[in-house]
Amino acid sequence: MKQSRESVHTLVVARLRESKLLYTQGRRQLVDLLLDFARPVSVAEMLKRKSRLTQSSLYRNLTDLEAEGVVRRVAGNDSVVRYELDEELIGHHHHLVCVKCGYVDDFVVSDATERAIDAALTQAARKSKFTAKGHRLDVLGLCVRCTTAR
Amino acid sequence: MKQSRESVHTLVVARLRESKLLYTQGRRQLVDLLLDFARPVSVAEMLKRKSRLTQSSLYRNLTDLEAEGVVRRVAGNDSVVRYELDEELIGHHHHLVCVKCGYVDDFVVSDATERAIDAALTQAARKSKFTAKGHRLDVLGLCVRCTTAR
DNA sequence: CTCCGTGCAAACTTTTTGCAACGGG
DNA sequence: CCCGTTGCAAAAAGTTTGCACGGAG
Repeated sequence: MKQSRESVHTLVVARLRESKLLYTQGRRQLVDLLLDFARPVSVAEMLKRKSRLTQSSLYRNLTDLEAEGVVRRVAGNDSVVRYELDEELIGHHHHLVCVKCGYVDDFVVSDATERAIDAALTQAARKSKFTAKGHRLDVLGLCVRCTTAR
Repeated sequence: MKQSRESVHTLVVARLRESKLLYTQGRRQLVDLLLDFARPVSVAEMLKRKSRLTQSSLYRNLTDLEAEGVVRRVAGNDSVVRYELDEELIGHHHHLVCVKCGYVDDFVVSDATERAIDAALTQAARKSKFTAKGHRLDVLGLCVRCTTAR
């Protein structure tokens, strides 16, 4: 479910406390940064906009926060790693992935569609002896800029 | 639609001819390799099993063949890049992605489900001014080995 | 005060590129 | 033969790590 900025921080504090991780200035600003972008962002983009954390600390924090389920990796179509806040913080959603420039944005589908997808996938996973944890449903295509720019 | 090994090569030849790319021994063996694996494989895996092409040529060929629509990149949950043959060669399908070890395997869903997904996604893309080219529906979970190995 | 977190620089890993030799048509 | 392709080695890009200092509780 989607949360307000305040409650996101509160939830993050709670999760970090469980693993005796500190909610430092750097980590708080990283969460704020992801809230501001409101779409999956690459490490390069974060570094460009941030001063608070150095590159190495940023990588370390992304790794740590991912392990705590605060942030998660988003699969694009290129080899650029992007991150977003966990779905429990910003709500379940899907991605529009530009195959030309790599830009990724969010979108949601109806509950009915979600249920149909879930049913189909759970069954498919069972056949393959996979333990399904969730799914990923993305649209691949061209973003507005790449569509326009021929 | 799924093709026989022979017709895959024939189709590849046709595609390469259009762009004056040669179907060299190395490229042919690369296609054979992907057919053999029958699942998305990483560059490292290809290098381990192949002698025909050096690392740099392998990268160059993957890039070139991707541009020709012969191979395509598969998004895992880690930062490892994996490749598979284009869907016109091996048929439309989806992926089971192990979030623990990165292993990726294929699966298919019913036509009815496919149609429902397509309809929902096309509509969503339109709202965001995205030009939808296709979709990606994957199951994230644990593969058999990782499920067993606790 | 005690640790965890951070900055800095170096080490690694992965991917890309320049150039001369090679091979396909 | 001609031009795209390959190998080798070096360079570039992206990510991780060791260590000493700084900051949170």
